[in-house]
Amino acid sequence: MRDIAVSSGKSTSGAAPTANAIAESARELFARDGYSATSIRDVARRAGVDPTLVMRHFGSKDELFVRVIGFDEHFAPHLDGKLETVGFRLATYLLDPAHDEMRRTFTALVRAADHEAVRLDLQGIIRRLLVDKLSARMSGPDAVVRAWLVSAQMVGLIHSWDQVGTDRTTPDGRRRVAKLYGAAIQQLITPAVS
Amino acid sequence: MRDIAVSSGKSTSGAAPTANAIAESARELFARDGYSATSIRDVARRAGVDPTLVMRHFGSKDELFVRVIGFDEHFAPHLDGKLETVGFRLATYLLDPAHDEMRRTFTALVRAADHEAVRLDLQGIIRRLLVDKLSARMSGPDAVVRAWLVSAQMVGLIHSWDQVGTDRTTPDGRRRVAKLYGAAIQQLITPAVS
DNA sequence: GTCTATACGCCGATAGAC
DNA sequence: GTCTATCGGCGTATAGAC
Repeated sequence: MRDIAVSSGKSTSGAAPTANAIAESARELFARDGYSATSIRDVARRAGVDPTLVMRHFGSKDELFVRVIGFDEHFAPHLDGKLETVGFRLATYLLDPAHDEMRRTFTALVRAADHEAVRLDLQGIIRRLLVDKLSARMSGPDAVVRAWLVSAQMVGLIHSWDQVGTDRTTPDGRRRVAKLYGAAIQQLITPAVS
Repeated sequence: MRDIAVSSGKSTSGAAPTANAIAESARELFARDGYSATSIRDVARRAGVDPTLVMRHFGSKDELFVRVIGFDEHFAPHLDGKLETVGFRLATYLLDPAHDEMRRTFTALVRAADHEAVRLDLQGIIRRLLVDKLSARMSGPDAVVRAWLVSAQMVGLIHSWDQVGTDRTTPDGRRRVAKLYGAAIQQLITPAVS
């Protein structure tokens, strides 16, 4: 609430320092506090710049969020390998503490879906990074629809994760959930029964 | 945007007319436009009352939403019957055009999860109406966790439904999705493989 | 092309007079 | 109970100084 001008941190590039500072502050605050609890003025204060500069550089709060949240190539590596284990590996990936930043970003994105621009951006990301690649490897009828339903499962898990009962923080609890939910995801990728 | 004082409609009771008018207007607007696109001033105008009355009667926007959105006993009937078909019946219920009002309400609730008070309310509703009842009927290990994961799947389906590919509006498209997603839900209720 | 300054209209929320 | 007045904060727009 009271923090000013984060001078530290790796800057993505030296080209446009203020735009980078804004982007970095926005990324941190959106991931930590969520979309609606983060104001443009908060971002500006943390970056040590004038609030109107945020608008000048990014156009609007929606665009700032959408531009800054991008987590491309996050899913891709986990769609490779044996198709019969993709469900389990996706669930494991989503819950892995080592990917905390991805999960926070994903959570912020899913929870900000009340704003249409954000929702459309989420849809685009999911199609590009998951549906297209996954459905291309799937066989059987309705492959594209099934891939969208896999994404719906992932969205649901992220949306609800921090209120899913106990054992959330223990490795064994996570492993059990990953196995259970992974099997449910797998049911859509390689159906066991028709 | 320009509508005033909806005088019509069934009033829930004659006890507190203004509170009821506010609740009814709020229900309609939240379901139609979502949480963040609906302002207290909008609700007041539609109910034909002063905006501060909304606050006086309901305390805050969060509380108004949460008080007014309540869709108790919506899920219950679909958790009865053969446990082996609950997955399919839940998915069918969620997609059924006949339950459009429930779906809009549920969608608004899920999408408003960026606000903590709303998120906690959603969690409470899901536990009361779904997790408690469903887990009581389930056997095997981790029944409660599995029931929470079923709710996560339902949340994901609602969250993503209006951008899941084509055929969304045809009865056959819905039936195929219900069968596919229902099988994935069922996988958590009565696991096919361990 | 940056950045500053000021301001607009709307928001959720509060205090207090009828 | 209801309404008037007002608050600080929000996202956003614009005019202009470096």
